[in-house]
Amino acid sequence: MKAYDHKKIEKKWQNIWDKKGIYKASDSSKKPKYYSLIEFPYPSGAGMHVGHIRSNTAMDIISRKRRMEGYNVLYPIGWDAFGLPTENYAIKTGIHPIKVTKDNTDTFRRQLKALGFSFDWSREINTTDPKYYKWTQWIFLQFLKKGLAYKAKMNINWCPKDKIGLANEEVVDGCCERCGTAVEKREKEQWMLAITKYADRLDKDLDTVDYLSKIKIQQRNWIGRSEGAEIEFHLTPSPSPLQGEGGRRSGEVVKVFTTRPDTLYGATYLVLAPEHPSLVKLKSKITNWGKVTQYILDSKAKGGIERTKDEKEKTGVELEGIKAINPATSEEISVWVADYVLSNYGTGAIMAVPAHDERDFEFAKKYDLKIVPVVLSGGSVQEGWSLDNYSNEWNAQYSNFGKLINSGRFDGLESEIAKKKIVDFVGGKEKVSFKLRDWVFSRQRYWGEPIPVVHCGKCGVVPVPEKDLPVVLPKVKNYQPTDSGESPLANITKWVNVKCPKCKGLAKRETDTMPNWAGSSWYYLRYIDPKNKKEFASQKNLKYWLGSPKQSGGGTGGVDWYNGGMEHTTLHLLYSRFWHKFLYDLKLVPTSEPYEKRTSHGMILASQGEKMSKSKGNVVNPDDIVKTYGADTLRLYEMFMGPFDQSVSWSTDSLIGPRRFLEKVWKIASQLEQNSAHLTLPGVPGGTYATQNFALATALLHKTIKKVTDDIEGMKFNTAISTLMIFVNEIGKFESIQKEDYENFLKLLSPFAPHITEEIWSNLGHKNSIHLSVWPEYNEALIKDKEIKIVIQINGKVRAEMMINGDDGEDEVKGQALSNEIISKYLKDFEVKKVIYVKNRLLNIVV
RNA sequence: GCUCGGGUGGCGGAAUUGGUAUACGCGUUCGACUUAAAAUCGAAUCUCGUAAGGGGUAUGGGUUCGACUCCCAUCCCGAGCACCA
Repeated sequence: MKAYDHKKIEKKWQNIWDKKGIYKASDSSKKPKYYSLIEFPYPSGAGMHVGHIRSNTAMDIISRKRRMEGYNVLYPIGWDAFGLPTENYAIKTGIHPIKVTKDNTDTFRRQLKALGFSFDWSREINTTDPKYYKWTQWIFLQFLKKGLAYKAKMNINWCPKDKIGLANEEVVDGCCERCGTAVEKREKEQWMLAITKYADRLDKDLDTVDYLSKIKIQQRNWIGRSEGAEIEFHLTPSPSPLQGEGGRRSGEVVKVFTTRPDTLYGATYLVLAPEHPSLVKLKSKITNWGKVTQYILDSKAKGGIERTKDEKEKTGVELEGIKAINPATSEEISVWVADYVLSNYGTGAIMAVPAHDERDFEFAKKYDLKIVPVVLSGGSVQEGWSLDNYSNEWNAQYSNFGKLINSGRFDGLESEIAKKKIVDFVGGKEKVSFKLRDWVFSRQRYWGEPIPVVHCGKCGVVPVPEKDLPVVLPKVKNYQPTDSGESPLANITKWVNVKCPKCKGLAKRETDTMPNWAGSSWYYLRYIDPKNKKEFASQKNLKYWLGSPKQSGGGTGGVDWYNGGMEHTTLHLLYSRFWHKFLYDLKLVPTSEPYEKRTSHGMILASQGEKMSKSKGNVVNPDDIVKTYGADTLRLYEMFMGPFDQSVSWSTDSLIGPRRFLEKVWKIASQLEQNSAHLTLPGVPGGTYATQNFALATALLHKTIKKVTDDIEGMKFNTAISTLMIFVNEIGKFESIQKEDYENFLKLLSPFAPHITEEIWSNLGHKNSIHLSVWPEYNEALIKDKEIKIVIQINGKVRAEMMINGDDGEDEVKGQALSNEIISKYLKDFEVKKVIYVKNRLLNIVV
């Protein structure tokens, strides 16, 4: 018997698959299409992480199964290669990012091929290829044309170490996501993308897609849609000159956004954010302006980091000389500036209802402000007041929704109903607010797509004509961003100075580049038609691969199944949905959503449960594992190690289990080759015993088919593999199996371990690849057991087991149980009160 | 603080979704083969108990004939968000 030599087998088949192109997707096929997608990797210098293999293998299994089920499968691969690490490496070493990227992608490609993924390599893409980013720039120009790309002077998050502006989404705990340096505020002109224009649809359309619920929830929280109302509060100088209603007003109006207009009668003061524009306008009327400006300066200096610190006590200053009028009660209330109110959410001003908002409550407590409860969630008013006014219990009593009190004509109404009525009463406007902010799209960096516009003294911002795309990154000597905050491109005068496309006068190129999220926002579309020179992808191919909503049976259409990391939920996943919707509105893509189904994998941690990192020296190199155990073993192990969506710790010791399993599979197959129709393992000479066991093996096979088929769909790869292991263990006991049954077993194993199964398949005399064979179906009749073991319990405790026939009715089983020797012994001294029978499972006798 | 996960042998984990808790794998122990070792094969492996039997899925309570699973409270771990009005 030949030994199982993974090195030889894996190399051999990888070459044959490559040569025959069996994983190439066809753009014109009569088969139904299936588009499965993984997040294309960032080719880091460290080479592939074992975590990549987990996600890639999962989708490889799905893709291989779909092919065997008769689909025309697209499972593509490419490189998301723009970005900071490569640029930082270039700064350090002086090696050009193009060269670094080429070296890194070469490593990744070799590693991916060594694992036998069924990618269609003919569609490989690279975001740093001018032929690719031509279309990234083109899409940007469409945003510009529609007014969704705009330049704004704004306070941006500035990382003093990386010298780069960061999107809100890239700031973690007030620090730069990449280097951990505390982020500063800095005013800068930035290109922005108006993702907030799509906020409502990005939220609502989550209902139409099949995403894991935790992914939907995270996106929803990020978009942060809340329904409420905008209500105007008139300000008045105080004391008010008694000139009637109109005379009381100072003319200044503050708009407030609230999600709880029903609590308006409880609004006992008003708070403005330190950045609120009304403050400056009111300067002359505020009698303690010195104190107020000091407070504003202090809170601005603190920046976003300290202001959002958890433990921080709330602070604020009353605007003396100013009062506001509560439009519901017409009472004068005080006005404060406090940094617990944020300028960039809602209107930058709130009506404070201390009885029903914890933050307002805390603030009111500190500055001794009036607290008026206006909603009663349960119990009576007396009960509520009997609690300590200044305890949290008191607050909780009144925080919920319920019937209104102390609210004039609205007393007794349910808060939900009162909302609208009170808004109408004070002439407010129903409004929806979002947490989501526009996307800062500029980077003052070299290694990104140049933003394709020209600045002309006469014509202003002029887009580069589409025929002149791509605007190619010029060669520079120094990749370091300039201290002024400009991109290194600003130093290349030859490149910067151009003729204005409109007036032909002197003009300058934009030197900012795009963030690395740009290229990844649409890459799944390029796979569909990667070599197209006229469009980012042809309409014909887009229609075929994304399908129309109707075509895919009620779903949204789009990529059929996309797996990726949870960490990309609020950045990449949301951004690409935004781009896709924009392209949909331009009628350039056929579906309103890019991905029909999205799942996520858990992280692979080092053995101690910590993250794998170079600095900790606990990184596992896949090359070593492939060398000693083989790609099939590694694939199998990564799928077996734990539930797919949860994080798991790496254990090199445990790799031996899957390897032993494959050895057993190999051994059985080697014996099978000697006999054309069936296998008899040593020790049993055949005859009737063997024949009987053939039937046992067949029955087990069909159960295995069902379980493995179902488990793959549910991404329960770990239990699918354990089922396959059980099959092999049992076959060892039966000691005989028909060739056909073993072949079907191999098919079930083939998506997990494509090399060894292909080798055995070919040794068994098959000319065509196992990966192009037909996925086995199970026979319902064979799955049904003729004899079933059931458990007999007395008062819920297991006392005996017995065999019954599969078709036995309840009465038969009962009778059989009561006459059971052990049971009758137990029942001698007791009276049977009740008997519960769970079909084919157990019988519980209550005494 | 809020939201979402999770807590099961020495370890990774299973449990048909309310029906025999610990499948499968790792490790460990014993045995077979071997001059020996490795590999392989066989047996054992939650816990107390000689046994009959008892206890046991983070903790305390509840619902149920029956709870890892459902409900209430508490503790711990992980992820995300965070003064979002």
